[in-house]
Amino acid sequence: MLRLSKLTDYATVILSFMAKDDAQVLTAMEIATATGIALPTVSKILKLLVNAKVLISTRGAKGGYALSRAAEKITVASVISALEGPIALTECSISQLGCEQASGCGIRSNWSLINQTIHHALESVTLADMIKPVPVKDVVWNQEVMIPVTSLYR
Amino acid sequence: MLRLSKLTDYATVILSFMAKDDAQVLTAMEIATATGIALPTVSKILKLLVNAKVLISTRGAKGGYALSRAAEKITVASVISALEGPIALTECSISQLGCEQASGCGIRSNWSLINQTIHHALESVTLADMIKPVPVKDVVWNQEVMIPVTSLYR
DNA sequence: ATTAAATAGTACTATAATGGTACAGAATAA
DNA sequence: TTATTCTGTACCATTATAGTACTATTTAAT
Repeated sequence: MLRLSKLTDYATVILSFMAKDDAQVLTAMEIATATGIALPTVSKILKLLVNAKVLISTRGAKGGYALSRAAEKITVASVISALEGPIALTECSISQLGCEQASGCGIRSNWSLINQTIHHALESVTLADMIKPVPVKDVVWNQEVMIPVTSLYR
Repeated sequence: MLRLSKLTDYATVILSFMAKDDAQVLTAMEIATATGIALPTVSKILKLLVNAKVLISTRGAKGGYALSRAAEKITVASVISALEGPIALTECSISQLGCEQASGCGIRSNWSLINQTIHHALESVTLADMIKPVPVKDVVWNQEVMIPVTSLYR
């Protein structure tokens, strides 16, 4: 099912809660109770998001976590890669070492094409998009939005 | 890493071998030796591809497997869903039962949007594309290819 | 200074998923 | 009838995931 890990799913829930909340700084505890996710799990996720520079942390009393930048500038791609590492569908998209068929494969480069396409799709969606109500039958639905595929290969 | 299972990876290797081969019908044994994948594993994959109507099987002596249609008509999406079930990044994209936050979530529909985008990307690549040498600096690279996003919502 | 409130880091464990294997059954051609 | 080849089910070992626990470190407030 082309799965995303549960933690990544949680991360989006946490981040959208943080983006919607007025408070600038939230503690792991506050986030845990608000989202219903167990505290240790929340901490784990927050830490990863800090490492990926999606969040900024402040230690000590009155400390907590805050978005490192505007929700419009946090892409879904960055969240996913923070939790799961580089976005790639197949092993050989990351490193082709250990692939017996390496040179004779020929599929490899095509996979990387697909990868880039998907990566682009994920880059184009931000946290701000996630929290805004979906324009199900409004804007997007009846509008011809075009994506330049060339932009994938900058 | 937004991972695709190893079996799915094998499936693409198997299918591209079959598409490239001249023989109309290949036995599981032949495919196994040609690709270097263990026979039982190959059988398992072939069976799933038959169920998904990507391949056609013939039983008995002189039996074997063959593509059910031209390589141009076999999409990567169909291969992935054959091996991994419906293409969806999050659980709730498949069924929202068991999601505590269900109605209050608001993220759900946005995920489904992303899902559809990715699904579309995978629909647009066929087995024929996979086996043809990548036009790295030729066609695609310098061409403005546009994808109508509306087509995602038919 | 001392204490309380937080995050940071490491390590561990149980559960689930995946990959791979084995075996008995069914269909077909020779 | 026999050899060949797919079909289906069930099983096991390995790995990955999710979740937990514990200790160290940093900072604000008293």
